Amino acid sequence: MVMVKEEMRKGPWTEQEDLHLVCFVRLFGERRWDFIAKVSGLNRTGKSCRLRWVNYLHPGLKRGRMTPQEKRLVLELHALWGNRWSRIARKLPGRTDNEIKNYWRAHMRKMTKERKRSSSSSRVDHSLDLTELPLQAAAEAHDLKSTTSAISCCLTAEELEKKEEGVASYSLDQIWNEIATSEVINELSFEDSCPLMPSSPTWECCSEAVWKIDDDEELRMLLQTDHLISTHNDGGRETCSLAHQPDHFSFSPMYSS
DNA sequence: AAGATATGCAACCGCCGCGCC
DNA sequence: GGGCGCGGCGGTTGCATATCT
Repeated sequence: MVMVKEEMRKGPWTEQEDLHLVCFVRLFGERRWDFIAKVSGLNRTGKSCRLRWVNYLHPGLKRGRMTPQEKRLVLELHALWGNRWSRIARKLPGRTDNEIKNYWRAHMRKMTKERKRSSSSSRVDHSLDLTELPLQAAAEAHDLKSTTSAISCCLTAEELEKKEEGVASYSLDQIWNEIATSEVINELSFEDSCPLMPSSPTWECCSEAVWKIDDDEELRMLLQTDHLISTHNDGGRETCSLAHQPDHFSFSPMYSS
C-alpha cells in the first residue's frame, strides 16, 4: 500500500487560518508548534504556524513604520552585533526579527543606491564593500546619534549593551509585559476579547484536561472546530469562540484592509 | 494613463543547536 | 555517542502596492 503524504498548504494565510491558529495557540501556548499544526487541522507545518504567529498574529506586535528612534537603535545594534536579527529584535519590543531584517535590507538598498548616485556624479569612488557594511552602519549610527542626542526616551545601543552585560537578557514575557504597559497595547483589544489566558482559571482547567490526552487523533476529535471552536460572522466582524462558552473566549484579530 | 521600477513585507528554505531516546 | 525531531535563526524569494517616468 502506498502512503500518499498529504500536501502541506503554503503561501499566504487566510483569515480563517489565522483565526484557527490564534485559537489553538491560546489553548496550547506558544510551544509545540508541530503539535499545534497537527491538532488544528490547518494542514500547515509547525514552522509555518510559528512564523505566522511570531511575525503577524502575536498580540503586542507594533504595526506600521518604525520610528526614528527604533531605526537608530537598529543601526546601532547592528553595528554592535551584526546580523543577529533576533537578538536585535529583543531590544525593540513589538518588532520582529523579520521586520528588522527587512528594514535593514531596505535601508542598505537605499544606501547603496545613494552612494552609486553620488559616486557617479562626483566621480569619487565610494564603492561599497559588503564586508564593510557593519562599519558603515556604525559610522552612520554615530552620525545619527550625534544629531538625535536630544532623544532620551530610548536607550542607546551602548546602554543596552551594558545592561545586557549586567543582567540576563530579557525574556519574551518581560518584553511583552513592558509592551502591555505601553500605549501600544491599548490599540489591540486582544486581551479584552480573548481572556482565556494561561493565568485564567478557565485556561488552567482546560489546559490541564487537554494535556492529559496523549493521542493526537483523539485530541483532534475533541477539538474538532465545530465542537470546541466555532467561527462566526458578527455583523461583518469575523469572530472565533470556544463552543459552550462564547462569552469567555472570543477575539477578532486586526487585519489591514 | 500606462508601463517600468522601486519598495515593503509575508513567507519559505536550509542550517544549526538542543533535548530526548 | 549517534540518530531523530523540533524549534529558532538568518538568508532569500516572490508578490502586492507605491512611486516614478
